Amino acid sequence: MKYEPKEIEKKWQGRWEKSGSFKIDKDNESKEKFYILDMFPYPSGTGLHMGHTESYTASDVYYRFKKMQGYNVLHPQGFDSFGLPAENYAIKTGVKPVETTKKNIITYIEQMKSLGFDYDFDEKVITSDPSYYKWTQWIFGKFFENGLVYKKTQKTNWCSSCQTVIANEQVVNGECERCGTEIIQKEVPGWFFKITDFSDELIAGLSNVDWPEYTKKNQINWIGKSQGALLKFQIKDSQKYIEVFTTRPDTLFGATYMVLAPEHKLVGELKDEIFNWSDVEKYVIQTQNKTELDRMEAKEKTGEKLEGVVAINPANGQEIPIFIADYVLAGYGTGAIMAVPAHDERDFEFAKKYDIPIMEVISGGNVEEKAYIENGELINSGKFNGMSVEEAKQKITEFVGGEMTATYRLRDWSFSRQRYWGCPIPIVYSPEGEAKLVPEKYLPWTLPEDVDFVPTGVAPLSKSEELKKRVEDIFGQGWTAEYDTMDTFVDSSWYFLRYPDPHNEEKFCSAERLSKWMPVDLYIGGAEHTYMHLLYARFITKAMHKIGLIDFDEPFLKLRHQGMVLDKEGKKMSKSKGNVINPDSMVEKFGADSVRTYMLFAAPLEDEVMWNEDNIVGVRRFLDRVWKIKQQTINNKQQTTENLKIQTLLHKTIKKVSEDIENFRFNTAISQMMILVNAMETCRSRATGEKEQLLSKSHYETLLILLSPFAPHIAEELWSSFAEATADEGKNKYKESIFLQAWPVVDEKYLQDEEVEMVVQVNGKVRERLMVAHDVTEDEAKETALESSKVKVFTEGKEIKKIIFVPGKLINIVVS
RNA sequence: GCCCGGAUGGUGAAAUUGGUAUACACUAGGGACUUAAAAUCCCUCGGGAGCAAUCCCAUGCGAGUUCGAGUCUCGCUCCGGGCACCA
Repeated sequence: MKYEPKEIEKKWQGRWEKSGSFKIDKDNESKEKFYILDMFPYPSGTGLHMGHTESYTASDVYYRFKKMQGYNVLHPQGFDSFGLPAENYAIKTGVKPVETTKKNIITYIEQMKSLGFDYDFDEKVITSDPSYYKWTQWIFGKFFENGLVYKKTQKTNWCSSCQTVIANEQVVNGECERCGTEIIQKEVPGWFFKITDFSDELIAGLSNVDWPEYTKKNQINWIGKSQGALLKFQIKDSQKYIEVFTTRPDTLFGATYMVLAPEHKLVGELKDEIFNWSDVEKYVIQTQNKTELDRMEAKEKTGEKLEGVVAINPANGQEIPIFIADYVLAGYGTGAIMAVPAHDERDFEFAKKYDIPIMEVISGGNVEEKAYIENGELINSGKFNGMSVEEAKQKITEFVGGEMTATYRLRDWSFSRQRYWGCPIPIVYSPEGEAKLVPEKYLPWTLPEDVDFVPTGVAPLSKSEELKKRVEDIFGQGWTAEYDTMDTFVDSSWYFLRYPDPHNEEKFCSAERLSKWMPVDLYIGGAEHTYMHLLYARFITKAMHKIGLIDFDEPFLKLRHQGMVLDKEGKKMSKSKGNVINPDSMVEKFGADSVRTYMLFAAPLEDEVMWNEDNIVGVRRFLDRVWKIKQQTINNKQQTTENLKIQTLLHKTIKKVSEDIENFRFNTAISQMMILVNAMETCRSRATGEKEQLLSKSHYETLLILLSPFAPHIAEELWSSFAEATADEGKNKYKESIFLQAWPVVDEKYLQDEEVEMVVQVNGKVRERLMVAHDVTEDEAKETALESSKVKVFTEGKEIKKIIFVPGKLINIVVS
C-alpha cells in the first residue's frame, strides 16, 4: 500500500473528533497542568494564513509532546472576532457582521482541522459572542468602580477613513495602522484606561518572565521611563509659573529660554499680556492643522516668541524669553521645557535660528559649533562649579525647590471606538449627562442589531431605536446610551482567563479553575504584538490583580515568537504582490503532515521561513520512507550487529528530539529523525542481497512516537496498522491511539558508542582521525596518536611542548 | 540619530560549554531500473593544486586573546527590524 496523505488524514481527523481525543478533564488533580496558548486569530474573509499555520503547528507539536510526557495540557483556541473588516464588509455588501463572522469562523475551524491541529472547539472562546463580552463588560465595570477608567475630551488620534479614534500604539509613522490614512488630531470625548498607573510595574514585572530579551527591551523602551526633575519658572510680574520636566537639571544655569507646546494652556491664559497675540494665535492654529506626519517631517524648527512676557531662571534670577514651538510636544512631560542650547541638540538648532544666547555650563566641547551632550564638570554655575553632572542634578534641583521624578512615554490607553462591530461600553448617561455604569444584572449589554453601517461620522449605535428604547425602559426618560464601542484589543486582553472555564455563566472563570490553570505556561505568537496586545494584556492582568479579581500579576510566564513566513524570494506575502500562499492549497498538494513538518524543518521557529514549494518534497520523501520501511520490521528478540547500531542511534535520537522540542528547535529535531530513518533504511540493504528483514519492530515503534507530534496522521496510521498484523498478546496497545503512548525515555547506557573517532591535531590543525575506545585514557591516546605516520610527518624532529587531551574527542600536539 | 537582530556552499540551513566547519535537506550533474517517462534507488557536489596519497585556502572585512575561534574581545562594512523633535 502506498502512502496517500489525503485518505489517511481525513480518516484520522474524523476518528479523533469522534473519539474526543482532544478532550481533557480540566479538574484532573493527578497530573501536572500545562497551559499552552496560541494568539487567537481574527477570522477574516481570506482565511487562515501561513503565519498562523507555522505558530499553530509549533504549539500543536509542543502540546502533543507534553501530553505524551504525562502532563494535563490545556491548549485552547478561539476567535478575536470583533473588528473593522467585518464592519467594512457589511458597508460594502450589507451582510451583517454577525453573519460574516459566523461563516468565517466555520471556515477557520475547518482549516485548522485539516492541518491536524488538535483543538477542542467545544471549549472555544469567541469575543463577539454575548456570553463572552458579558465578561468584557463586567471587567470594564470593575475597573470603572475602582477608578481605573475615565472619560475625557482631548485631542486624540483620529482616522478619517475608519471614522474613529485610535490608540497611540495603533499609529504607525503618523498613519493608521489598519488603513494607512494620515492621522489627524481631533477633540473627541472618549474613554481611557489608566495604564500609566502601572508603568513601573509593567517594567518591573518583565524581570520575572521568560520572554525573548528583545521583546522585553522593546516594551521597556515603549514605556519609556526617564528620570529627571520637575522645576518651576516664575513668570515675571505675575503669579503664574511654568513647570517643566528635564532630565538635565544640572544644566539649569544654561537655560537661556523656555518653550511651551503651542497647545499649552498657559498660552491662552497669558493672552492679555502677549503683545503679538495675533502672530501667536496664527502659529497655534497652524500647528493644530498639521498632521502627525507633517510634524514629524518638519525639517526646520519653527516657533513664535511671546512678546511681553518673560520667565525667571530660578537658578540665577536671569530673565529669559518664552517661545511657543511645535518641537515641544503637549503630551509629554509638562508640555513645556527649559531650553539649554549649549547642551541639547534641538535647543541648539532653535537658538541658532532665533539668535538666542548659548551659555556653556558643562565643560568639554566647543558649544559655538554644536551642542555638547556628554558628561563633564560644571562651569558658569555659581557655587556648583566643579561638580559632576550626576551630583549637580540632585543638588541644583534641591537648590531651586524642584522635585526629582520620572516621566513616561506611555500614554493612557484610549479605547473608545466610534464604530459598530465591537463590545458595547456598558455606560448610560443620566439626563444631567452623568455617566453611570449599567448594573451587572443587565449584562450582557447587547450590541443592537437595528443599525445600518454606512459611516457618517456619527457613532452607528446612536441610530438604534432598540437601544434607545432599552435605555429609556430601564433607566427612564431622558437617559441615553453610550454609543462608543471598545477597541478590540480590550477583548483580547483577557481571553486567556476565559479558556479554563469558557461556559461559566456566573463568573468570568471559577476561582478553582483560575488557581489551577493560570498563569499561562507557554505563549506562542508573533513579535508584532509586543507593543499592543502583550502590553495591554499585562496591564489588564495587573489591574485585575490590584482590585483582587485574580491572585497573579503576570499572564504569560514564557513567551516565544514565530518568525514571518515569506515567499520563496524572501518577500512578505501580500495581496497586492499576488504572492500569498494559502495553507489549504498546500495541504491539498502535499498533505497536512508534510506541510506541518516542512514548516518547522525549513528554519528555526523564531526565524523567517521562506516558503519554497520545491523544498517541501524533501520532507514528503522522508515521510514516504518512514512509510516504506515498515515492511522491513521484524518482531525479533535477538540482537544483530545492525540493530544494535540502530539502537544506539535511536537513543541519541530520543534524546535530541526531546531536548529540541523542549527548546523549540524543531528543525534539528526533524533532521535527527531523518538521520535515523536513513540508517534504518540501510539496515536492510546491508543484508545479504536478499530482502532480509532486520529492523526491530520496537525500534520502529519508537520512531513513530517521536514523529507523531510533527506528522500525527501518518504516525497514527502506521501505529494502528500493527493491530491486524500482531499476535493477540501485543495487540491492544495498537488499538488505542499512538497519542496515548508514553513518550520514550532515553536509556543512557545505549548512548555510548564502543569506539569513537578521535581527532588528532598538530598545532591545532587536524592531521589524523583515529578510532579509539570511548573511554581511552590520556596516556593511551597520546601513544596511539604519536605512532600515527600522518602525525609523524608533522612532529618528526620537533620538540613536543605540550599535549592537550579532550576525552573522547580530540588530542592536540603542540610542537615548536 | 538611538535600540535590537543578522551575515556560514548554487539555495534553506547545522555546529547545544571555545574542540572534527558545512549535519539534514533542496537544486544541479552522473548512473541503475524502464520500450519510454514519472517515481524510486545509488554516486558526486565550498574553492584551488595533484594520477593519487595528500596539501593549501575558506564561516562579511581587519586586528587580538588561545594549544585551538563560525563561537570570546576590539574596530569596521553591509543587510533586516523597531523607535524617533520624549526635553
